[in-house]
Amino acid sequence: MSKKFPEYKGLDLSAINKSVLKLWEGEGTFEQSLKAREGQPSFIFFEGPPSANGMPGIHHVMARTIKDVICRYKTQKGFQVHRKAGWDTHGLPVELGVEKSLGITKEDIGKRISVAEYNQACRKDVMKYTDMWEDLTEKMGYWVDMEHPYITYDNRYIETLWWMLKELYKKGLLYKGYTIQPFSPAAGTGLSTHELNQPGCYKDVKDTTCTAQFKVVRDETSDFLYADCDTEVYFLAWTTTPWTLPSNTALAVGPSVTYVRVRTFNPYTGEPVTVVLAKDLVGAYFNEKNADLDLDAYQAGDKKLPFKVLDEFSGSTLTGVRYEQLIPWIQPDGDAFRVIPGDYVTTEDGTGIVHIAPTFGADDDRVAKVAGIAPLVLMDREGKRQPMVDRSGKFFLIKDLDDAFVKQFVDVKAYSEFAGRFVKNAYDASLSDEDATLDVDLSVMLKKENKAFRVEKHVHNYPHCWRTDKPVLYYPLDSWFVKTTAMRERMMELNNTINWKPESTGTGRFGKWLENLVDWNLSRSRYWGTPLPVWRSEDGSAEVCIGSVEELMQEVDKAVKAGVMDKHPFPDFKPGDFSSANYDKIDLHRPFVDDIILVSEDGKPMYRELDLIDVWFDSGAMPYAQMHYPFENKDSLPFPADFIAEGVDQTRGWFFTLHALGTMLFDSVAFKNIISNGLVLDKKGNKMSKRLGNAVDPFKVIEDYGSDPLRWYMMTNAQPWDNLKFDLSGVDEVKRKFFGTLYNTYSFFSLYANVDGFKGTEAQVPVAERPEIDRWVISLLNTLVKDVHAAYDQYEPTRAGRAIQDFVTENLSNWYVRLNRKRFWGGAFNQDKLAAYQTLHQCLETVALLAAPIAPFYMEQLYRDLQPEGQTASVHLALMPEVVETLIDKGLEERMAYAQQISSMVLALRRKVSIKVRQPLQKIMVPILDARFEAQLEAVKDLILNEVNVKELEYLKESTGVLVKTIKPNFKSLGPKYSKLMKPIAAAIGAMTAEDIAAFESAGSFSVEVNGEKLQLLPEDVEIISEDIPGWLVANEGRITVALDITISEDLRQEGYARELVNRIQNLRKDSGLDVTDKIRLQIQRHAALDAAVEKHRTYISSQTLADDLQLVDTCNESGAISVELESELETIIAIEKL
RNA sequence: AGUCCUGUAGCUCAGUUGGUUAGAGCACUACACUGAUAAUGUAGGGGUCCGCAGUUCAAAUCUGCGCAGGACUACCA
Repeated sequence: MSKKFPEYKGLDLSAINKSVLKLWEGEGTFEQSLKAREGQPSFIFFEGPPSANGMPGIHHVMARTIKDVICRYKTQKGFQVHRKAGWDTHGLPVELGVEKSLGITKEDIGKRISVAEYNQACRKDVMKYTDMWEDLTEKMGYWVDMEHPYITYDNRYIETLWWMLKELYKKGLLYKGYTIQPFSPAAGTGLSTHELNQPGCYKDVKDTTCTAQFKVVRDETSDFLYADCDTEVYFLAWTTTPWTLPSNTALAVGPSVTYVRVRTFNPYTGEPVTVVLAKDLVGAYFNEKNADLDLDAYQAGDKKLPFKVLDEFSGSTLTGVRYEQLIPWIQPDGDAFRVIPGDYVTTEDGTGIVHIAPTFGADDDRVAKVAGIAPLVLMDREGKRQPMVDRSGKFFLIKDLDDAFVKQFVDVKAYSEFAGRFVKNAYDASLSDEDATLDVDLSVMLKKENKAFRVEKHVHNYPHCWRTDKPVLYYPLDSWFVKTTAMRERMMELNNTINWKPESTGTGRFGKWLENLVDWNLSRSRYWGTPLPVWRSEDGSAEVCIGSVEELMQEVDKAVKAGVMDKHPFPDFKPGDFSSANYDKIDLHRPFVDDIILVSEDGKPMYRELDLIDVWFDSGAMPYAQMHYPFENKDSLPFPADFIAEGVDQTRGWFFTLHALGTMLFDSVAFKNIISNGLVLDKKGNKMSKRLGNAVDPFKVIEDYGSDPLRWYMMTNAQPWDNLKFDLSGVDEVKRKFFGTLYNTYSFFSLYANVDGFKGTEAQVPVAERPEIDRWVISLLNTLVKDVHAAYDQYEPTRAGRAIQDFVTENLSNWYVRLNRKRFWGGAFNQDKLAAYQTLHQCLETVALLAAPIAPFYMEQLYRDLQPEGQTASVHLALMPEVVETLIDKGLEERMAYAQQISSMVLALRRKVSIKVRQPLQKIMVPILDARFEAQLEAVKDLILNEVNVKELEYLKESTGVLVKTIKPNFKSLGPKYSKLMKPIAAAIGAMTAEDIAAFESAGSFSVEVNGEKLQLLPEDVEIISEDIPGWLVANEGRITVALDITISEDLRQEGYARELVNRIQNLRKDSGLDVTDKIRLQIQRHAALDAAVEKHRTYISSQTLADDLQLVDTCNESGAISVELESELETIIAIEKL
């Protein structure tokens, strides 16, 4: 028995999901898709590693669908597409998870739990959810090789990182320096920005703030400030952290900000002063009402402070002006106490002049460095340079400082009074909030010295340590850096060659990020991560960066020989053996690497720098580390990637580290094409979170709907880079609208194909010999193939999906199938019918191929169901269909569009006068605009008449004399020619009479006079249409007008009855459970109004209902006879019997 | 605070190089169709194209200034 096209009872996409998964698993389809492309060009893809210590969410389905779509598409285009899965296993979230589950804090590490045990716990914990991830990956249909993933904690992975770090080191791109970082004195540790962004870290606090007076040194550059001035001149600068004032070494002004000089008095001492501040902020310090007060009448202590604005100047004229050190306890070593430009200075608060303490502010440090200003640093007893505050949060004690330094730079008498004071009371266990703070005492001192202009409490937002709940300090800390700034230009150049989707992320967010690049701070003071492979002697004179395990082994041997180490920690490791068994003998994590002490050339012991490196280095290194490059795959590294995709939040994360490392190590981009997708929000547009309970469980959605509607919805609802407001009803809509329609279309096809024994192997009817409507849908199909390829090629899956969906629902189902139903049922299996099957079959198969990347499950089933006997290949191994340009016929597409439009207009007219479509009508009339239009219409005439059940189509031409024409200006044509005259021209055209229009048409041009100018209007300047036919029922849409003859003759009425009868009989057949092919005997009870109609259309009725025997009977009382109403007041009885 | 994205019907989204009547689907209402039938079609209502200003003969579209939502980066006197 020959194969039949499977028929289904209903569409259960969830069940299809499961059965197709089983099929893939049984056949090893994914492996086959790689094997089948062996020797073909590669399409290189990098998988960004997710962290497996969290549950996968619906947003992961989004990112992975994009990746999967592109990879499957490229496979179908003949490329071999390897996809290696990966796991990101290091980093803070892992540590936090472990600490939570073990119930410990960082302080316990090394005490209650050893570092080795802790790291062991991390190693185990990080893979906690891998099962879930693998499960989701499989169910959603994401094809990626999970059998051989790369894992960032693997020793071989780390070894590649070490090699890379050494390469950077050799190029001089790895260095140790300091930056200002958030630091918690209470916890004694630096904090990452990640930690500062924990909820609740930023709190409003009330601090003492101080506006200090910095006395201007009178010299050549500052002379203009002393012009016409009877007092000393001061800069005013505001700070919320007065304890940083002793570390002040500069003042910053905004170069384009306007400043003023104000003559007034110090409110605390009553001394006459002249102060400088931003013009916009005068109002914040002086009451406008006091501007007129007499300066001479002022008495110290008066509430009302008189002032007088002397003059104004720009910030740039102030730069370079010197001032006296405000609190001269300690001298800086270098240039200081100068006004410098600061790009970030605003006039929103303070005075518009910013106090700069380079040791306590990141911006401060940056602008000071640019201007060549020295920071205020101290030398401790160990010879290390320190800020004025030590790591416990207090001013350094003099006894802790280097003697020579104290002698040279410190005013011991003045400083002693404050040495040892904590900068925040929270750091000193003996103090409470009630006690006077250092800020207060300093401010009081400044008041007395005529150096404070205003002191007040101020509420502001300040970060706190999430562990100790105490305020953080911004503090200079030693760190290792990658000198990314050295390669900035090259990175920008290479970035310009990358195809970003959307483009703005590449040029905007990423491009701007590169422009403002700072060096990459690699250091992290943690336990679970890739250790920095740098060993140093204690005095810093000797240093070695290790680039491989083998090199480490050799150095260890030296160290053992020199007696620096007792024994070799990894004696069994065999260099050159890259098996996992060999690498399992070692551990490159802490604490093991910390225990290794190396020896310098001159015999000094060297200890490892305790830092771990940023986990982003791990992920950015994946192109090389996943292949254990260069130790393995030295000459076959797949690089750079043709394509990557990840969330837009990775711009400064993975995208940057990939790009930076690719540029610095290989002078190459790391990826050529990239899609950065937006977020998945809930349906109200809020961020999804477990806490709010609005997170969508991907497993449940897939179980309920299957993956295909979910994937389709995600790809087509919005562009991937726009945020997606995830709404389950949208998934449901996709299921009904797209998959439901496609399924129905296939069901229709298989039902009749099986009845007729269509196999799909018959010789093709040449397209040229197929009917107009077949050639039309084939034309559209080829246009679709072209458009979909273009969309995929441009990394725009949304456009591809929308185009496919539109074709299926609108053109294929709603028009092609609906108009062709009669060709499929009944009648002989002739060439016309064969053409219909072949056309529909080809459309369905092509859709399956085009849509397979997005909806891999259903398209797999559909494609296989459509294959002729003996062919069972997967759609995912098949090649994409080629577009056949010669089959695209735009003229045909145009006239079919006319047919659709006219049909819909006629149906609308019928509705208006309540005449059913089953009732035939005699005539429609269409005004003909030009010869081409007539020809186009003639070709689709039968389709229209059939669809709207009308007998004839009449073309109305000039000669018939019934046309009423109207004329409209064509702005697109007129605009460029006459621009300014447009309005009067439009009015003139509107005023044209029927005669004018006729004259215009016959002459081919028309002259109008507008504003005294004579103009020649040409045919393309206007649109002439006929939108009314007097005395007829008329519809008008755009250029097309249709009139309908609604008189119903006796003939027409009888034919209408016949069709009504057929309809009732068909219903009865169906209700009686008859098969589509069953023949019947039919009885109709006589009825005066009907008999003639039945006799006249006997053949028609019989053939439509498969009635081999039709009898008109006087009384019909067969069992199963029913009464039917054909129109109101017209009833009869019919009966059928299966033969 | 900076950079970027988004803002069009009740909801989700289209809207070409600016062209004068701004579209589709869903939802809603009414009607029709009926051997694709747990389907389908037709029609209808529904718009301050976020606001203001500008450029232009002409702006949803271009420019500027705002507003709202979101993301990232930073956290500053």
